[in-house]
Amino acid sequence: MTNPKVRGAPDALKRAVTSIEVAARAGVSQSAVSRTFSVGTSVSDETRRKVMRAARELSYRPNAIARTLSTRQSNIIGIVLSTFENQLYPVVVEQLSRALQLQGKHTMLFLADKQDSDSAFNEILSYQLDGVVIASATLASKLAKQCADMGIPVVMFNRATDGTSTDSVTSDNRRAGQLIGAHLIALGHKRIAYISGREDSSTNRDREHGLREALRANEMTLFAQGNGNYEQALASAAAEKLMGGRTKPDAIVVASDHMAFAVIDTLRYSMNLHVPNDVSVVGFDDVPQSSWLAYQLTTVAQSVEKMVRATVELLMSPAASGQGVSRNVVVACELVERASVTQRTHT
Amino acid sequence: MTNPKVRGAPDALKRAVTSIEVAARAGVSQSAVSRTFSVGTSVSDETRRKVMRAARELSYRPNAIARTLSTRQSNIIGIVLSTFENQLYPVVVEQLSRALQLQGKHTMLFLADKQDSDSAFNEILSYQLDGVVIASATLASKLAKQCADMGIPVVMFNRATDGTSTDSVTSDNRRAGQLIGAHLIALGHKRIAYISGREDSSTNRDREHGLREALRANEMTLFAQGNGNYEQALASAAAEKLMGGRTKPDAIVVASDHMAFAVIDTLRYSMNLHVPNDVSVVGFDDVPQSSWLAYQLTTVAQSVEKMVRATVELLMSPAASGQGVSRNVVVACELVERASVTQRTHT
DNA sequence: ACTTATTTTGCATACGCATGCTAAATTCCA
DNA sequence: TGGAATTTAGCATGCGTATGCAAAATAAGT
Repeated sequence: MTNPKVRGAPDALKRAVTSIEVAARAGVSQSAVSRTFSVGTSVSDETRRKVMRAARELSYRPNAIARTLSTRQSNIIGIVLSTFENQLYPVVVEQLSRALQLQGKHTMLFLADKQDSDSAFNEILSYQLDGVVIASATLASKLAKQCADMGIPVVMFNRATDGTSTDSVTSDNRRAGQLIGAHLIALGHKRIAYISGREDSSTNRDREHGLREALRANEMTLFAQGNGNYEQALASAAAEKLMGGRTKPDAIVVASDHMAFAVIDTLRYSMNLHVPNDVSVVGFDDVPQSSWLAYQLTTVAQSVEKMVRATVELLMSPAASGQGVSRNVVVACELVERASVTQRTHT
Repeated sequence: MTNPKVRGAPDALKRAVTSIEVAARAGVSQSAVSRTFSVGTSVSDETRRKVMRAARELSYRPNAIARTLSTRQSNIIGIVLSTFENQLYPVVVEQLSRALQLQGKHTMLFLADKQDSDSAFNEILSYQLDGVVIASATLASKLAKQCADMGIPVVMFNRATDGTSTDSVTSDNRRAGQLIGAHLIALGHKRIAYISGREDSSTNRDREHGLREALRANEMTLFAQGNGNYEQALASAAAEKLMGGRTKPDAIVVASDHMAFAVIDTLRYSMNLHVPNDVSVVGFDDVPQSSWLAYQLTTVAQSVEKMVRATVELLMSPAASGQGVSRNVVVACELVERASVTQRTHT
C-alpha cells in the first residue's frame, strides 16, 4: 500500500556505483579499488591511476555504510544535548562539528528529551558511533555508563564526572569564580550576591565555590543568594527578590551569561535600576551576546576553542574509555572586563 | 604502529551481540530474530516472545549500520547550514531534530565551509542519507542538484528554489514585508528605510518586495536603503549611515531580527538615539531574543513549528524528488507588535 | 477426514567494502 | 643473470541484517 514501486519505471533511488563496477571498468580486482580508496595501503601507481580514472568516469564514491560495517568504524560522533537555549551551545556545536569534520568525522545530533529518555539511547547505540560527547545535564551519567559498557569513548563536555570514570572537559570554573570575586572586591564591592544555576550541576557548584573562596580570602561572605536554575524566568525573579529588600547588593554574580541577560533586563526595564551604577552584574561563559552594546557584560570567558580541541583529542586518542582511569581536562578561563561592572566608592 | 591491538587482551571495542547469537539462544533462526525486530513482518506470538526474551537477556540491539546496508535506508537526515550565528538556526535545528527523532530519524549535521565545499558534499553522499535539509545559502543549488541526481530527497529550508526543481519550505516573506509596511504606515510613518540581507537571498528579496508593495499601495516609496548582508557589523554601519544624514528615516525595517539587534544597539549606544521615539525599528523572524525586554522588537514571526512540520512531511513523502515538479510550501507569517515601533504624530 | 488456503519458519543469498592470505610480479643484491 | 627479498594483485571470506523463495506447520473449508 505504501510506496508502491512501479516495476520497470525509473526508480527514485538510483543504485549507487559500487567498487565492483569500478574494478571492472579499470580492469582490476575489487580489492584494488578498495585499497586505492583506503589510506595506508599499498597499491602501485599505475593501478591507482587506472582506478581513479574509472572512478571519476563513473563518479564512484565509497559507501560509508558498507565501510563501517566492515571496519566497525563509522566516523560518526554523537553529540547529546538538551537544548540550544543557552547561546553557548550553538557555538559549541558549531565549533565541534567543524573540528570533527576536519578530522573526517561527522556529527550526529541527539536532542535529549526529558521524558522519553531511553529511546534516544537505543538509537545511539545502534549506530556504531565512534564516540559520544555529552553536553546535556539530564541523564548524562546513565548514558555515559551505557556507552562505556559498549566500549564507546565518551566525553562529558562542560560538566564534571560525578563519580563515574568518564573523560571530561571543563573550564576551570572554580578559578573563574575566584577571578570574579577578586575583581568585584578590588573594585570596592561590599555586598555581593549570587544567582545560581542548577544546583546539581558541577559547573554551578564550582563557580559558586570559587566565588566564596575569593570572598573568604577577603573576610567577606556572600551577601545574598537566589536560584536561577539556568532559566531566564527564574533568574529574573531571583533578581527582583534580591533587589527588593531593604539593603540591596551592590553586585550580582549570575551563574551564566544567558541568565545574566535576563537579570540585566529585569533590573533595567522592570525595576528601573541602572546597571552598573545601581548594581554591577557579571556572568559566566562569554557568549556572543555578552559583547553586544546592550549588555556589555563583564564575564569569565570559557575558551570554547580550547575545550573543543581537548574534546576532539580525547575522542580520537585510543586510550579513551579504558578501564578505571579517566582523563579530566580543565581549560583555563579568562576574565573579560566590560561595562556591566563599575568601581564602587567606599561608603 | 598506530593502535597496536594486544591479542587476547580485553579489547576496548566490545563485539556487539548479533541476531545470530540471539537466534541461537532463543532456539530459532536468524531470520526469526530479524523479523521480530522489523515492523510489518509476520512472526508468531510464541516466536516473538522467545526472541524478545533472549534479546533482553543478551541486551541485543539491532545494528543500524547493517540494516542500512541491507535496506538502503539509513534513517539519517542531513542538515546543512553555514552558521548558528543567527539565533533562528539553533531554534530550527533543535525543533527539526526533535521532530525527526519522533519519526525515528536521526540528524547528521554539516557545517558548510565557505572554501572547502566539495569535501562535505562527498561525505554527505557517502552515507546513505534518507534526505537532506539545506538551510545554508552558500552552494545550496549545487548540492541540491547532486543529491537529486542520487535520488536523495532534498528540502530547501527558508530559501526558495531558484530555477532548480527542488522542494522548498519558506515563510510567506512577501506578505511579511507587506504586513510590516502597512503596519508602519498605519502608525503614521512617512520615511521608511530598509536594511537588506544578502542581496542574492530569496528571503531578502521577497521581504523587500513586499515592503515596497505596501508602500506603493500608499503612494510612498522607500525613503532610503542600506545593505546589511545578514551581518551585524554591516547592519550597524548601514544604520549609522541612514541616521547620519540631514533628513532621517522615522522607521528602519531590517531584513532579520539578528541584524535588527545590532541596529538598535548602535542607535541607542553609539548614536544616543531613542528607539522607538526617534526612530522605529522592525525586524523579521521573531527569534527568542526579540521578546527580551532590552529589545521588545516588533517583527514578523516565522512559524518555525509549521515550517518544521512541512519539512518533515516533504522528506517523508515518497513523491519527494520526483522529476520536474517541485513542491513549494509557503507558511503563513504573523505580525508581532512590540515596543520598538511607536505611533508617529503627523508633522 | 481430506483438500485447499494461509501463516510461519528456515535456508540461502545479497548489501558494498575491507583484509588475511597466497600467488604473481617486481626489485635487489651479488 | 640467478635467486632471495620485497612489493603488489587477486581470491575468498567476513561484517550483521533483510528478504525472496520453498518447505513446514497450522487454519479453514467442505
